[in-house]
Amino acid sequence: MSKKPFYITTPIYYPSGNPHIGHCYTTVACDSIARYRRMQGYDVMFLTGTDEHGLKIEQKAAEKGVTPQAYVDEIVEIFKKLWSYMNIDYDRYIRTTDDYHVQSVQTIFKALYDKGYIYKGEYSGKYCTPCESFWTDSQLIDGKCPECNRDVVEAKEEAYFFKMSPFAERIEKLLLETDFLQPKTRAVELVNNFIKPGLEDLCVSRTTFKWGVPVTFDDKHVVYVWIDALSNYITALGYENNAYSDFDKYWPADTHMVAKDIMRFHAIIWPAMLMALELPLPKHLAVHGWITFNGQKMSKSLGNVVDPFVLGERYGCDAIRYHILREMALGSDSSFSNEIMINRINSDLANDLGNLVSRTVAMVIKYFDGTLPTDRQADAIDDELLSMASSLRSKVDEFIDLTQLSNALAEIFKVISRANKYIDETAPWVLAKDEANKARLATVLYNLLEVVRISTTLLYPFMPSTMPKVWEQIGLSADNATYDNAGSFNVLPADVTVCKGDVLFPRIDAEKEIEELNAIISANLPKEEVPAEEIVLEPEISIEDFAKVELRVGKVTACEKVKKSSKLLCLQVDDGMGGRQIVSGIAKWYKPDDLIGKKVQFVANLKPVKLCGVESNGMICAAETTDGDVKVIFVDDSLPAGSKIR
RNA sequence: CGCGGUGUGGAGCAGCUAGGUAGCUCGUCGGGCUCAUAACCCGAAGGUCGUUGGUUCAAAUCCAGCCGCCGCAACCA
Repeated sequence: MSKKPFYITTPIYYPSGNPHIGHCYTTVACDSIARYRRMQGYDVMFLTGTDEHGLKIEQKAAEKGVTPQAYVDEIVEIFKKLWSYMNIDYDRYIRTTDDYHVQSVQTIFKALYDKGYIYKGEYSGKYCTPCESFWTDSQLIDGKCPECNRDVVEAKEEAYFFKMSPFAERIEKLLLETDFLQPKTRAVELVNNFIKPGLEDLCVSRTTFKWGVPVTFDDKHVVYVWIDALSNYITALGYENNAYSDFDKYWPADTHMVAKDIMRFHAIIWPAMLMALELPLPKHLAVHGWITFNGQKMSKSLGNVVDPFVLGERYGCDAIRYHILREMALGSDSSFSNEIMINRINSDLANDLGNLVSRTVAMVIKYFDGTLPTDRQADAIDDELLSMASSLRSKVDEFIDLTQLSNALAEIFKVISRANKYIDETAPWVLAKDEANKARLATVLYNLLEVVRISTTLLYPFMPSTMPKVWEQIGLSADNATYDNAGSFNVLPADVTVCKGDVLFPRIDAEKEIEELNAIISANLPKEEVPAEEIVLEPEISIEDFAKVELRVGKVTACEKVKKSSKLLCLQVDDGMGGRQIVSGIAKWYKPDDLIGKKVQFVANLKPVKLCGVESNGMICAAETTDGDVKVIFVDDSLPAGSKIR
């Protein structure tokens, strides 16, 4: 009987910086599922890796004065070190710089071209000359290049495009009528935003940077992210290459797990690519939310705050794994804070699980010198606990099938909690007082050991470092910590011998820890907040250049929100010349009433444009703080409207 | 009128598809126990289920309107 295959993937991460807790989140979840499936007897392929091409890597490497390859090699090592630290047991690690992958991508690109799905066209967008890069409008920051903050110009370049429209209908059905997307709530959003307005063809090559997979039949071009990165899921199995040969065995994937920010690419572009290649589609796309820190979106600077290495060192990788998985509900964001984490570790792992093991083992030692006698005496009071333990495996199975790891864990901890209650109900210390109760006492302790065995066997995929330590304590050989045994009772020998071990999950002194963690945070922050080297001044200009910009004082006479927009305010400004209308993207920071009557600086000779259908004649001057807060530059009220500023 | 989600005791959430005593975890308070990692067990307090109206014998649950928050898209001169 051959084992059933199970293929699960994380995204391939972009090594433009060190891995953070968010990367852990996805990877730990996949690892737990992979381990659970292995335990169930599946032939598992668990793939992770890194997406190493692109302009940003090229630039980062240049900054450091190393080759892109050397740059990514170094960061990839850190990723791998973290995975080993978190006890991630992946089967394969793909790097998009691997030769076999590069070769496959070239073949795929050519195949799509030959089929007519890729055609040569013209890409137009905003171009930043010094950075040699194109940006979409949405990437621009205040209309400037997000990398160097300089002006951008309209430009065009030759590029290859991938035709998406032929697949629109099938993708819509895939999203709305199948259980491909988990959770499904996001399907409507995708269809309404991207498919109904008409799927746009996708730009799949670039000529503006070199660090990528060269297009074989047109050497000016390198393959742009999509085809290169997404195809990793099949090239890693040996699709169109000789490095591996298990494509037929594992494809289509059972689960691609991704965070919501890249859901769109996996839910629309990837299926389209596969359809074009006439390959089967993956069975599930599991989308999870972001980890937020104290309610805020995780950012680079906060990434250091919750450095997984630091946390792992302090609490052990299983505690971190548990906390992440327990808090993560598929679909929605989950918050991460030191308080929540410590609380969770203390109450679930230390108080409930760790202490249960500890007290059970201690009683076997205290009352029976560590080895149970074989006489038994059952009681009706045992029934509820035993039935809960017996049905636990099938409940966990159900949640694993739904990728609901948090619920799976909750189910296991219900049983652990019930076991603690069982100790109170049976009061072994009372039984121990009378020699006549020996058989009953042994039964109670045996039941407890068995419940611990079942629970920790099922917990093993989630906390693979600590559970074997429990098994040692309860006298379970690792050979017997199997999925099969997790479904039955009386696995431990009747005369089982336990042994006292170290505390599994030490209780954390919350107050002290939080203080120390905060100290680490503040030690890390200043370094992050003074990005001195990142301040790039604009190229020098002459006084004549400056004179071209006409700044004037204006008085805001009226102001209202622009309908259809959440960011725009429409201001009526007395400019000393009869008044004008200016639209400004400051609605997030100012209410209309905050501005009416105030005097502001504005650019008076800017070319008019329409924003959300509203004409704007000029630009209000405002300054942005490092936190992204925006403050309008108000002007002294004594200055008359229309005054020229120099 | 761009699209979607969400609003439940102090905190975080479940319940809503198939209406009928409002549930879980943490926290707080009181009690119990002593095997155990100052852990465990029991009990209590605490909720107009965002708001208004409708359907119904009966609404957290169905319908309509309104308000708040979040996200996507658009947009940031």
